Amino acid sequence: MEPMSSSTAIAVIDFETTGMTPAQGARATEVAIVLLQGGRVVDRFQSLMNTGAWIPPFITQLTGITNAMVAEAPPAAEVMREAARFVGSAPMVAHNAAFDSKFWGAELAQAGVAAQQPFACTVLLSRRLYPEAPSHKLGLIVDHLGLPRAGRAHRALADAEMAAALLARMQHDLRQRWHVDNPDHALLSTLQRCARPKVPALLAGWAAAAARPAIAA
DNA sequence: TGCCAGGCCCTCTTTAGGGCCTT
Repeated sequence: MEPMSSSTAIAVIDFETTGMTPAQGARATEVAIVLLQGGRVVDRFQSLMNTGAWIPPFITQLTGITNAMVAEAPPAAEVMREAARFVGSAPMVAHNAAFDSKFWGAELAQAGVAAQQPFACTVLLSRRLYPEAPSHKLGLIVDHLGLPRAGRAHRALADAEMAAALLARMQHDLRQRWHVDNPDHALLSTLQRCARPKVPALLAGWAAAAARPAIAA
């Protein structure tokens, strides 16, 4: 597999849903995707979606998304097919990817589309890179790092924007603090699976490999 | 209108338990 450069677009996704897991019948109510390239947001996708599923009151209280809002939204299958086209082959990132990747797969399956994108998780990365942070909840780690809040929390686009800002900050810090020249998705995926005590050695090795001059053909 | 997941991580650990994170 050819290594991805840091300028390769990464799709940062966030779902609002009716519950915690598709395995229990929860469905998505809203999806937002932010394309991050070279540390900058280059495109955005956002839509409410109508799955026909009932939204419990406490979810409406949390997200502000009502049953009336999704009743007027486009069908979920239509939204997900458009979302899949928007993402293309870009690798994906989410804050607690275990959650969003399940809904990504489940809603795409409902739309008859296969989910093939690899996911990386900003929660796992945040725990590796900022172990001093008191919390790794999205809003709190954003505050801890001094990043701007983006709109109403628990709406998909605002959360995706904040997760993208967090990812961009991680890429920046990997360059500045850990001297990793190419903090691409491959490194992020490796880093999130690396035990915390081994992170400094991993990053040192990665930086050394990146600094090694390419062999001329 | 309901009714409680799952993967990861830390520690008072590994023959386990409990907290975190997402809606």
